[in-house]
Amino acid sequence: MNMELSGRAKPSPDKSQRIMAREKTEHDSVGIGLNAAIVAVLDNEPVALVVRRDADSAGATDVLPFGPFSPREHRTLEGGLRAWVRDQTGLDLGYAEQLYTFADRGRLPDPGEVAPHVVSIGYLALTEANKDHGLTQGGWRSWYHYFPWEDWRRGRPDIIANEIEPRLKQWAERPVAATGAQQLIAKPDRARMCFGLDGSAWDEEKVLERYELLYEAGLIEEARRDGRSAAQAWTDRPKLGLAMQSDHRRILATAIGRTRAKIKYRPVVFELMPPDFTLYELQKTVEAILGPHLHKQNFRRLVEGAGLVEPTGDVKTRTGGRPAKLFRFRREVLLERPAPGVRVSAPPSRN
Amino acid sequence: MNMELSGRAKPSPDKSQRIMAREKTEHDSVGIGLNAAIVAVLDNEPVALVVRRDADSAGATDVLPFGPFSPREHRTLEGGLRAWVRDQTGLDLGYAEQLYTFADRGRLPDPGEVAPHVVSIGYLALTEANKDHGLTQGGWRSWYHYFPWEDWRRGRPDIIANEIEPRLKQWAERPVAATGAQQLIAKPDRARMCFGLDGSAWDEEKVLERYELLYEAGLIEEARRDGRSAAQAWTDRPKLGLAMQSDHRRILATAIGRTRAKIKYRPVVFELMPPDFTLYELQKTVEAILGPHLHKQNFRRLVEGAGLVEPTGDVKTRTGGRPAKLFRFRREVLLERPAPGVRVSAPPSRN
DNA sequence: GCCAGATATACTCGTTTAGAGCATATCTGG
DNA sequence: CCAGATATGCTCTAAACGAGTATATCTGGC
Repeated sequence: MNMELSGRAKPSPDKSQRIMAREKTEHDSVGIGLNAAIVAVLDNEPVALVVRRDADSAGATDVLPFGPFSPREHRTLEGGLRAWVRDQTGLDLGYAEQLYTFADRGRLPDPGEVAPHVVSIGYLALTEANKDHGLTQGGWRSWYHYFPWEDWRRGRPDIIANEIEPRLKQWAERPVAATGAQQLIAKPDRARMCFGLDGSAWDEEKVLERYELLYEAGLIEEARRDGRSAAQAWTDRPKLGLAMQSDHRRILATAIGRTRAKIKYRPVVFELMPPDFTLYELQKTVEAILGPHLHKQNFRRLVEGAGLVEPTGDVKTRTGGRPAKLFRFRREVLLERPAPGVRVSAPPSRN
Repeated sequence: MNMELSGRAKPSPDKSQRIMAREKTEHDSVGIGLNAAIVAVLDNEPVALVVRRDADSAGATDVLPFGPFSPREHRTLEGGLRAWVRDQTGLDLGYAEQLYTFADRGRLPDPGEVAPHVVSIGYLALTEANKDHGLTQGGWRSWYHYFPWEDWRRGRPDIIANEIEPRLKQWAERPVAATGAQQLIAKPDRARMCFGLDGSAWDEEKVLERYELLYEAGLIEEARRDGRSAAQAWTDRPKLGLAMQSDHRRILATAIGRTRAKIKYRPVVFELMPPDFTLYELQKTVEAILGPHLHKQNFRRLVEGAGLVEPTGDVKTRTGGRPAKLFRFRREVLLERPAPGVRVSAPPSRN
């Protein structure tokens, strides 16, 4: 083995000491905010828990539940998250995973002032929607209110062709500012890939990429709020989805993208389901998350074949037809194969 | 659509105000540390850039490059990372992605004192190894020095059967502390799944899970350092891999797991390659990351068939046989299919 | 009570993809 | 010039996948 190629493999102690010293002394202090994108499926609608505020009252926008992380109070980030989600909303989180840490700010609140910086750590939580009896604050709201272009359940949403495509094309044609900023992918290509323009395929996982492209192009509320110059040009056109406070919509975009990706390779759908369910209900839940329609018979074969579920023995009548067998999640799969998920394939592109 | 199921969908303004207020006022201030797991492949050995410190000098351990994040100086996290990596090591990072944010501490440095808390944001960077001419500090070191049990290139590493398995079995048999801590998966099952014991399959992506299991079981240096009681029992046995400072080894574990997962569904191998390469060199690089050996002819078919590479027209002689065609990465694939990667399948289990 | 309509479930068929092996081409070194 | 080594091309087989057809069992209207 060849580990010593770099002649400087062993630095002088004082140099490494210097790094250590820097860590101890030169940290800027910042606040840590925990943000939870709590996702559920309610009547075949994918929803997130938000604290709603009327969009028409001046400047008011919805927020994701969030709170500060206090290292004194909580030993772990996730522990802190669970604690204040329970405090504030009355909800006991089940499945939760860290999404991303955001620290990039569009601009500071007041140009002169050095505001106390806040770093947001975004979390994704999946829960069953009808556990919301104890909700003390906030409510479930369809995530497609914030991302109407993500809703492909009834085919390609009109907002893409009518609003997004023309504005993006215009943005793409504008020359890049000569700030020397490298762009790895040309603007027209990015627009095409993100939104499936010009026959390009739609990738339902690119939720964050799409949001950030719209932000960069100045097409959404948050960009205007952050003072991006491009944002002023479209004030006469309909808004593209509901804005949220701060970077919450970006966190929700990350959550949607992660959920859509993860549902395919880990059995996380079941976090959204009641204990017993029919295969069709399961399919509808998957479709609510991913968008397009799946082939019913193959979905069945896939789910049963992978050993993800087992029949409870009961059936659900009142389905309007032959009674459907009830199934439950086979928790044992977690102990078997490394990574089973609802591996659904891309449906025929319906561009 | 059915968005108003929760009667409390619109909370009273004062309540949401209160959340907002909390954010502004009650943040504990903490320091943000950026940690970079900079990964390369050098002579078929997967390596990370570490600042080496002799393991035998008392308490000294290797560290990943890291530095503070200063919101005043840098607009973005990644920008800050790139800046001080260049400053400290002389390396210009290419591909970089955020890994995970760690804030969980084993224990505070001094029991009484409330130490200034530091949150570590881990990053993964992939780079070509022979760009290290300008390295001013640190050196490349095989990641298998820190994780010998991850090295399956010559079959199942002996350390699993000889050291890990017996210690884990003993740990698994110990009754769980009656602290009411729920355990979702029983200890013996976790050990079996993580390390592929008793005929269970080895999942090369579970690097972090394995590390955390060893930590929890008290089998590694860091656990002892953090004062976990279980760690005392094995002081007479060989250490399991080289320890690193603070939670750096955990970050490296995350980096390895992420690299192994991502290489399969995104074309990130090419970040590790020189501009021109033969298919066999490409395969060897993939194998260095993933471990086991791939089927040569099928690997070729896969890579060429996916349109990931194109021939440069040149050949490389001196291969000891028929000259190999040189290829380069087709950057255009990034504009085509959503997500091409080196989709390699699990080789026949060699347990 | 029986039939139309609706839904659930079972089975089949052809295509694609993946794993594995064989065959051939072209170099190096003795 | 041949043995050995490596690169490259092709074939075979089995499993996985997408899509369609057939059958079972309910509800509701007459």
